[in-house]
Amino acid sequence: MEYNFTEIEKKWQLFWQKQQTYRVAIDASRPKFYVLDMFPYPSGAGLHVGHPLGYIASDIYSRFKKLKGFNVLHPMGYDAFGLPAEQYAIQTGQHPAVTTSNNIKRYREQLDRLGLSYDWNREVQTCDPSYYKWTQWIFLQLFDSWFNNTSGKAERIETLIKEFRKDGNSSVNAACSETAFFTSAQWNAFSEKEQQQLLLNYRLAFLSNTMVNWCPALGTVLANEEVKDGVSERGGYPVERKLMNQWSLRISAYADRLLSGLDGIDWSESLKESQRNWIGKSEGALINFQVASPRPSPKEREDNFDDSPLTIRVFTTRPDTIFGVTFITLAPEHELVSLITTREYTKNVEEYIAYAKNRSERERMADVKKITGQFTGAYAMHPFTGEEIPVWIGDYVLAGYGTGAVMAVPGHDARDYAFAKYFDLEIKEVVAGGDLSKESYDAKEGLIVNSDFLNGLNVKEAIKKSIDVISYDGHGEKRVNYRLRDAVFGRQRYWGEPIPIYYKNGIPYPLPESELPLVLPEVDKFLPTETGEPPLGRARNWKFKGEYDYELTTMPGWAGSSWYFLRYMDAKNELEFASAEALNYWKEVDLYLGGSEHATGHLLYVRFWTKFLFDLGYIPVDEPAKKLINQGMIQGVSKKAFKFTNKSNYIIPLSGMFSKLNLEFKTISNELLEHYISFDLLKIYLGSDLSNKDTTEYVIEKTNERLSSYSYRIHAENIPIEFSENGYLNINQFVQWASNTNKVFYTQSGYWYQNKFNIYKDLDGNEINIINDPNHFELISEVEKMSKSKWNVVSPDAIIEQYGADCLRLYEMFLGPIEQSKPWNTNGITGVSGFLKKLWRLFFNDSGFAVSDASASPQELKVLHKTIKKVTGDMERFSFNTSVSTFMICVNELTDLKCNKREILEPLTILIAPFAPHLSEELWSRMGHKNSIVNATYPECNEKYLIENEFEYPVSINGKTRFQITLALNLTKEEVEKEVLNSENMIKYLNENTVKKVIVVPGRIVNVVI
RNA sequence: GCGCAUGUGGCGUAAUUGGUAGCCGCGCCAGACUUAGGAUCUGGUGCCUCACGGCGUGGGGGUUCGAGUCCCUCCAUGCGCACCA
Repeated sequence: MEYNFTEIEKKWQLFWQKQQTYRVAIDASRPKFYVLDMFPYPSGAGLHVGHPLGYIASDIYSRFKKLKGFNVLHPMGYDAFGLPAEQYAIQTGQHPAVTTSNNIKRYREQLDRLGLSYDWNREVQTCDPSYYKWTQWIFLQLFDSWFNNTSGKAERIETLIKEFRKDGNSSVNAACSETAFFTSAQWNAFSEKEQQQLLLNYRLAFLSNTMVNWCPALGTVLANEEVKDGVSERGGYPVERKLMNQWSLRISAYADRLLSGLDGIDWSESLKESQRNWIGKSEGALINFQVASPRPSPKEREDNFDDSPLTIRVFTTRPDTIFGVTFITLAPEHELVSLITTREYTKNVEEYIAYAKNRSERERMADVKKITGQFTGAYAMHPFTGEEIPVWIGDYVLAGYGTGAVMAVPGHDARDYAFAKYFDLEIKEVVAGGDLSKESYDAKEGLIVNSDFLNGLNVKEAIKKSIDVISYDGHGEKRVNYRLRDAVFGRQRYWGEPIPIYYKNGIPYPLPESELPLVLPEVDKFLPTETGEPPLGRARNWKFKGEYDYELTTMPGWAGSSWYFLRYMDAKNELEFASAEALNYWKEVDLYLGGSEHATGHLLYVRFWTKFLFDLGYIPVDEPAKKLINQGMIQGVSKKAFKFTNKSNYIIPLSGMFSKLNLEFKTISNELLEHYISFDLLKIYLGSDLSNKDTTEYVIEKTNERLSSYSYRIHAENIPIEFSENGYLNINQFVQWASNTNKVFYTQSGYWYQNKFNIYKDLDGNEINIINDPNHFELISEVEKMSKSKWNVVSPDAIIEQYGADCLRLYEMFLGPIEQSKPWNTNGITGVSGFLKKLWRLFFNDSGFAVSDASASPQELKVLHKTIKKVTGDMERFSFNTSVSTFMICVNELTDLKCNKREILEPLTILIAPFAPHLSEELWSRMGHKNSIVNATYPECNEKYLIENEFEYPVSINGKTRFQITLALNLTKEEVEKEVLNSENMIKYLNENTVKKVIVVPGRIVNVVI
């Protein structure tokens, strides 16, 4: 009886669908368990073999928990708003909703083929109005809230207004934008517009002028984590800093809770560390330096007669070095620069500011080492010594961090040191232990010197004392600073959730809840308007109540994913984002699986929104996921290039086969480009006549040039391509493209196949088998992320076709620990495939299904219960690879025992059901069960079958294992020692030596020291 | 530069509390059945050595009767942050 996986898998997938096997509902009688996958962005490329790794693991765990008696919520959906669909729409005019829905269909088909146990009744799509209605609703709650630092919680804005009316803002301790003090009388006298403007400084969703990452190529702003190394994460386009009036979310208010919350959740240490880095908490002091010689600039003299002294505020983590300050550096953008610069230096300072402005972010990052700066002519007063300290500006000081000003302590900060050396400024030693003539001494160790009241203290004590004194004397205060910036929330794009805001007299107002969802309007083009407004500006007659303008930006991609785990709990609810009953039953995610690339994006935002909704009392938990596992990436192996290993010329005669060749060469870096493709070495001839070597006619168009990638397109018809010595041809894409034509050769599962041999010829027309001839060619490959743009994608479909979904499931788990990244290869898949066949064969003999009802032998029972014990333990530890290996051992042993007993095979089938659901359903039904195996009960290990009476003790002499001796397990230590010492082997090894010591670990080992 | 993680046969990996290092699978070698093998089955396979035996978990050092596992130190790789004061 053949194991026909294709038939079996189809049959059971249909059965599950018809029977609604995976449907779940609230059931108070059973404990709940929530297993969640990070939902995918449905890209046009479909699933690749990397996606299922996490889906399979979470599915196995869900099925396991279900068999263990839990009520398991295991949903799936789509993160369906996003840039690629929109970019595609711009290029083709095709509505993103259409392409997205097509992609989703394809994803669904592929997911179904894997036999995953999702409850599809709970599917969510972030681009569906019935879903984003609630994304918009949450935005309105953010708009209607402020963060009270005293209570450490978000509160309704009306409590704040009440306070303003009563006492103004002086006693309010809020997370807010810089706001001047006002009294209750002032507040009440403010106009509606002024009041609303002020409230924006406090709202958790607010409009403000902020520096944003503007990406001209994409025509939108990007959040910090969407920018990598000065270019956009998607597409790799340059990004610049720009001041814009923008919607933001005040995530910084939650910095401390986002940080401390990490301690209570079971996430990987590296991921938590990423988040800690991103939040970037640093403790120190805010210190005021009065400008000692306010020599107002001419401008200042006219505009401002307020002669109260100007104050420069600096943030430092090393207040202990306060006596080592020899100058102050301001960021070029610092607001005080124009006020303090003396006439003498005005020109130089202005020039320097212009220079710093024009240095792009990328340049600034590229030459970090380059020291630039300019003296302002102004001096500040040291708060304790009263000394005059020169004030400089320099672009090593960032406007966006701290106060945009630093007190420079060149003796004990490497950057200040470099600056001081370069501009020949004073360097003072205040912490003993270094040699300041060579370098700064940054270590937080040593005793303080030359520092008045801090002398003799160690650094730690001095930090504490200096803060105390600084606060007491009114020179500053203790301050905790965070690197985490507020999250820019508006995107100048079409394909996203409209922000539910309208404008009246230029003031933003929230849309009433009854108006939700604010549906994405139709537009004629998905591009900005002629006047530079976002695409939504194209929508006709799109106004609130027919007269008020709507906000034209849309929400970023991460909005919908910041709360989706809640929607699954009650996905079809039209009255609330989820009912209190559902929220209180399912609570939070018990196991969350996804890639580590979301460490500082999605995973920070989802925690933020969860805490916010918790504060307002909508949900009972303030962390979204108790445990999180980052599945490793399955990397693609890119066939990067052919290297030509000898010096003759080669031709790929493509003439006649293709009417047009559109060959794109792509490299990942400039360096690779130079190494692998040199157009000096590559000549392309037009026409099929090889004797026509006129190389002037080919067209090589540089199609794209970015920081990290170059691509070239060669347009020609019927072209032979010649490569000369040491030439490299990047064939990665060529091979994929050629495989689609099914004419040349194709690559699959790491093997090279050829349909035709005479593809490559040398210039004399001799055929070369490029694959097998290392004298001519060497294949250069590289392991990298699997992605469509790298042309190294392996789809799971082909594997399923050849080996079946169960085999793919087992194999992906067998590859190694779930958290580890590894390049995809199918080298071991035959082993797994063979195992499944072997398992199948336990149930059959020549005449058919042959499971016996005879009772099992102790040996057989021992094999079974050993397996139950091991696999159950492995499951709890998410060690799926070792489970598979345990199954293999079990089946090998049962095969050796020729076991076909129901008593053994039935529990084994349940045990393996989470891994191979189709196969086990089939065997389960053949064993006479009418119900799906998912409703079975997980077998328990009975220790009585595992009891051993004897153990083969390894005996080591001086720690080196020498021989084995089998002894009864009920012997005492002394008896074991006696047996060992009297054994023949021991006497042999003992020779003339005497026994110094014997260590007996019962049931484990005996070690004899001689 | 700072932080986190990881280094085990030819390869993917295993070793749950310090107790026989290399389970399971791939590959390889030999054999069986075969017109054939990218099929199936059986046996072998860490390295050196004809063997006795020796050496082996990135390198060096330490603790211990005993270390892949604990400690110190160095090296390599991957990831995060990075002129963050």
